[in-house]
Amino acid sequence: MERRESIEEGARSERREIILRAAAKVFARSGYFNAKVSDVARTAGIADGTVYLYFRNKEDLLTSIFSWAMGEFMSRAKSEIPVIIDPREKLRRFAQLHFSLIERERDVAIVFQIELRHSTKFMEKFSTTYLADYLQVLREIVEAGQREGKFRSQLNPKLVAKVMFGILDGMATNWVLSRKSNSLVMMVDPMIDIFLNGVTTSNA
Amino acid sequence: MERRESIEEGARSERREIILRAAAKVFARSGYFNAKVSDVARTAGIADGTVYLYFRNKEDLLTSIFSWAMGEFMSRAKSEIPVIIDPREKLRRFAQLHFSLIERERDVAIVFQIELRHSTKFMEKFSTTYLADYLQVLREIVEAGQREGKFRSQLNPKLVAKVMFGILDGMATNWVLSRKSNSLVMMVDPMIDIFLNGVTTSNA
Amino acid sequence: MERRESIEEGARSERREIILRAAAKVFARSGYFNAKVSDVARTAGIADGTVYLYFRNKEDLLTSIFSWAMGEFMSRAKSEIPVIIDPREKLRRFAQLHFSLIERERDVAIVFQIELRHSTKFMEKFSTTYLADYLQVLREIVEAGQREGKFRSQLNPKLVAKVMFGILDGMATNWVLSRKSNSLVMMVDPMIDIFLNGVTTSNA
Amino acid sequence: MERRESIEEGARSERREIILRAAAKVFARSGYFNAKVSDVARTAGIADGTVYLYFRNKEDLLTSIFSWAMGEFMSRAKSEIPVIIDPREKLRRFAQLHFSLIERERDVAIVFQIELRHSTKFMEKFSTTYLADYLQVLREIVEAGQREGKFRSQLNPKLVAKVMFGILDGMATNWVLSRKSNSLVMMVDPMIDIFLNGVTTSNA
DNA sequence: TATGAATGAGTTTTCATTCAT
DNA sequence: TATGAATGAAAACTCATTCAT
Repeated sequence: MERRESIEEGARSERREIILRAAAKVFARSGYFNAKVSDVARTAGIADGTVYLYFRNKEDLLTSIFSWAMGEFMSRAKSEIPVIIDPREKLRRFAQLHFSLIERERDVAIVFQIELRHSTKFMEKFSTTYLADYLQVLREIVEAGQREGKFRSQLNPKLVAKVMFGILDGMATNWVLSRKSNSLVMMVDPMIDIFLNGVTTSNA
Repeated sequence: MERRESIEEGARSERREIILRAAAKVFARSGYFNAKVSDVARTAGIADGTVYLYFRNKEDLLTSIFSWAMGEFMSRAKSEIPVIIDPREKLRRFAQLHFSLIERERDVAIVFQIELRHSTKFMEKFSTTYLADYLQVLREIVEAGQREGKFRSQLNPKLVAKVMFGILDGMATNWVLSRKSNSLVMMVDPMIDIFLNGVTTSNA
Repeated sequence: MERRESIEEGARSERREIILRAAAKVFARSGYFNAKVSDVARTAGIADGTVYLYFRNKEDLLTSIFSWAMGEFMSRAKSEIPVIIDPREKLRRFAQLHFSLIERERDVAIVFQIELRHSTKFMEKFSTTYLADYLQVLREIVEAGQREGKFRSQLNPKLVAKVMFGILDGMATNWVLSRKSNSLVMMVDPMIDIFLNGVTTSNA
Repeated sequence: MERRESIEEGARSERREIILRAAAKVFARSGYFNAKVSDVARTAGIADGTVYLYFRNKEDLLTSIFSWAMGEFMSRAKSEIPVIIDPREKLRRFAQLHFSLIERERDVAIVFQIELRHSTKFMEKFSTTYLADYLQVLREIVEAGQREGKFRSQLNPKLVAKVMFGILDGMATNWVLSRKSNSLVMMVDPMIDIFLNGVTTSNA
């Protein structure tokens, strides 16, 4: 009985993900407000009503896409970053994880970078929960770097984290909006170079 | 006759701006898609139909807010930046102008940072027109700095411009979303410090 | 004073007719319900509000076009028909007058044949007033013909009048709707031939 | 499975017809442009939105009423007329079919005779498709009659067909507009008498 | 669980008409 | 008389959501 339930759970979870991917695709193409739930259903190959067996309503689809992607990213970050010792390499790896997720899941990325920003309500919630978590990881990297004497101690770690997020998020948005698919991951090294060393010449 | 016309033109332009500010306020509060045109009209103190004497439709309101703000910013940037000689100070001034506009026109800023991003169509147009113009200004600053030996010559100026925009735009978005109104302009100096000098210690 | 008034009356009446012709043109092109009063005003070369100095409202424009054209036709019919002696020629002349008016004023004819039919209310009023008048003229021709032994006495004159109107009106509608401008007046003679002599061969 | 589908198809088609009849009733009473879709829905006993599951839009309702009635008439005409031998009786039967349909479906007839005429666009399409079909049937009757020596050979069959249509259509319009319900079918014989024999006495 | 027909609330937009100038 | 900016009522249509099967 337990096994059977777990199988059913697996099937349920699988169909949930199918719907979620369909929603990401549809939202990415048409924009959240112009997208129709029936488009999502058709794309997922199910009936309209079935969507509501897995999600509360249309908005739940949107936020679930977000939680799903954010969860994926944060769990990878939290397992991979601590293994690395050099804080400069931690930053580089963090950026690589961020960009490679964006690049791999373009539909999700469009929703993430564009559609999710529509709602002040959502963004306010986001910035106090998920984003706080994201910034915390960065902040700890910076603080560790400062303790080790690798990063300038007079810098505000919180601010550095925000700047880093701003850069990554901004570049992701630009990549999503430009049709030419220059690899995003390839831009990590030059970007990290600026972030680590600044734009000025000698620093003497 | 000429004078009379100019007065009428002035009145027309004035009312247009009243409607635009009302739209910014309403869109900022409710989000573009949830906002009703009649809310905009009521906020502007006019009848619903009057909105359509000044704007083609609801979307025209949205994009007009954008053109208006962007025009204001770019004209200030293009008149003030060339006066400054040191490229590092040019960058600082650019950031100050960006942030002070955001701070002064919070409603417009919310529309700008959040609502306008909803439409892939719009964003694609934006990134090939206005944004290109914006990035061009930054790029020229960087190139000038490189010619003068102030900025590292091996950096890709286009990339540096994108990174700078990413930082400014990202910080603006964060400020807009956080209700606590820490001054945004006050963050210019520490941010520019990182951008100019990097986060690493000696750079030796 | 009297003369001056009469001149002003003339100017007033003239402008009324300009507006009426503009309305006929616009209604003919777009259909009454899709036509805008401001289109009529622009076509007449006046301001929107001015229309309302000459006509009660939009519907008044429509019915005035009708009265104008119908009045023109009926006055010609009533002055020309009595002069003719042979009732068969009276019928022919009647048809010629009807068709030549249609042909000369195509815009008015379109309104007359198509747009005016939209309103049951109007058509009911029409069929008990103007149409009754029109049918009366025909009926008197038929009755005269019967008295003179030219038309079969067993025919119901009222019915004959209706049939005649049906033919004229139907052919007018068809002409208006077919773009090829075969002359409508040219069809009078063959049509009258059928009406007078029937379609069957010998009548023996 | 096949049976079940056919039942569902039947239900669908049945509901379509209910809506169509409701639309005819409402359009007949208020006129197409003044009629509200919600009136049609209420008359049909369904929700407003349901109308749009069966018809593209309001205009689709109008033209569908037409196709429905015209199809009904033409199929009866094409099956019944060929059976009759005497061309004079063919004409009489054709007129009877036309008038009895009008009389039986008064709402549809009003839409047909009045409302459908509003749109030049529609009427132009009508006169080149359905009407052409209708006239063709009449024309063939006349040509057959001429070959058999029953109808005068010098008459233009196309013109005779148009005249016949003009009479039938005109009388139908008049009947629809006059509230007194003198039977329309009863007028067939005297009308056909005129059409066959003309109004003049001897034809000698 | 899955379906999809039915619902009906909700909003943009148009345009006839008014009225201060 | 003439103007034309402003009004605001009114309706077609969409689509998220429900629920009987």
